[in-house]
Amino acid sequence: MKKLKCDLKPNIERQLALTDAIELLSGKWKISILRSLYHSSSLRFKDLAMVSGGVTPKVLSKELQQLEENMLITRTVNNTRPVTVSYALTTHALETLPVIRALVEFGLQHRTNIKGKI
Amino acid sequence: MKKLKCDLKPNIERQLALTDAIELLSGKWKISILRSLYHSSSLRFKDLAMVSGGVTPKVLSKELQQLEENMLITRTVNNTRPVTVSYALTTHALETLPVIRALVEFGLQHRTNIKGKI
DNA sequence: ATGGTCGCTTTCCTATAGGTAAGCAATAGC
DNA sequence: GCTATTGCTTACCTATAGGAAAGCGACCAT
Repeated sequence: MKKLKCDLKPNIERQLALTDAIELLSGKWKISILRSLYHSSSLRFKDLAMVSGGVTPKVLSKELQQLEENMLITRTVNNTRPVTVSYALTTHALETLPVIRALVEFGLQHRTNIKGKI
Repeated sequence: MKKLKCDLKPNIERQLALTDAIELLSGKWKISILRSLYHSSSLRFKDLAMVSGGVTPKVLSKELQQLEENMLITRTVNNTRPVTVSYALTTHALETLPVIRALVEFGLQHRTNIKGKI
C-alpha cells in the first residue's frame, strides 16, 4: 500500500464532507430539481413535476422536503386560489452550482467519449 | 410558469448529460473510490476496501466492475504471488475531478453552515 | 497437511427507493 | 350539486442497493 499521508487531518475532513455531500444530494431527482430552480429562480410544485421530467407527486414531495430540511430550498405558500406553493433556492444552495456544472460537463464529455468508442 | 426557453436545444442536451452523469456516478462508494484512486494513482483491491472505509468485498467488486464498464478505471492483474489486482483511473476519469472537488467544497461549506445553525 | 493471503463470488437477508393509483382539503366556476 | 385545479398524502407493490457471512481457487510457507 502506498503512502497516503501528506495532509492527513484535513484529508479525513474532506472525506467526511464528501460522503455528507453525496448523501445529501443522492437520489434520482434532487440535482435536477436544483438545476431547474437555478434556471427559473422560483417554481411551483406542478411546474417542477413537469420540468424535472417524470417525477411523481409522492416522490417529488419527499425530495423537496429533504432539500428543505437541508436548507437548500425554501417553500413559500402563495395567497392564491387555488393555493400555489413556490420553491426557490437558498443562498446556501448556490454552493451546489459548481457540482451541477461539473456533472453536466462530465456528462457531455462522457457522451462524446462513448459515441467515439462505438 | 415562467419562461424557460433561452437556449432550449443545448439545454435539453445538458439535462440528458446531467442525468447520465448522475446515473453513472450514483451509489454509495463510486465517488470515494475515484477520489482514492486520484490520490494514490493505483490501488489494489484490499487497499481500496480499507481506504474507502467500510465497503464489503461484494459491493466493492460490483462498483469496480461498473466503473470499468464505463471506462473510468482500468483493472490490471499483477504477476505476483499471491495474485494482486491494481485499479487506476483512465484519462477519461480525470473529468470527474471537478465533480469531486465541487462536492468536497460543498460538503465542507454545508458542515460549517449546519454547525452555525445549531 | 495445514494454514494464510488475495481477490473475489455466492447466498441470504433487509431496508429503502421509487413507481402506480387513488384520495383529499380547499376553493372556485358553472 | 358537480366538476376542476393545486398540492399534496396514503396505501400498495416491486426492484434494487447494499450489508453479513461464508466459501473458493490459486498460490505459498511451514
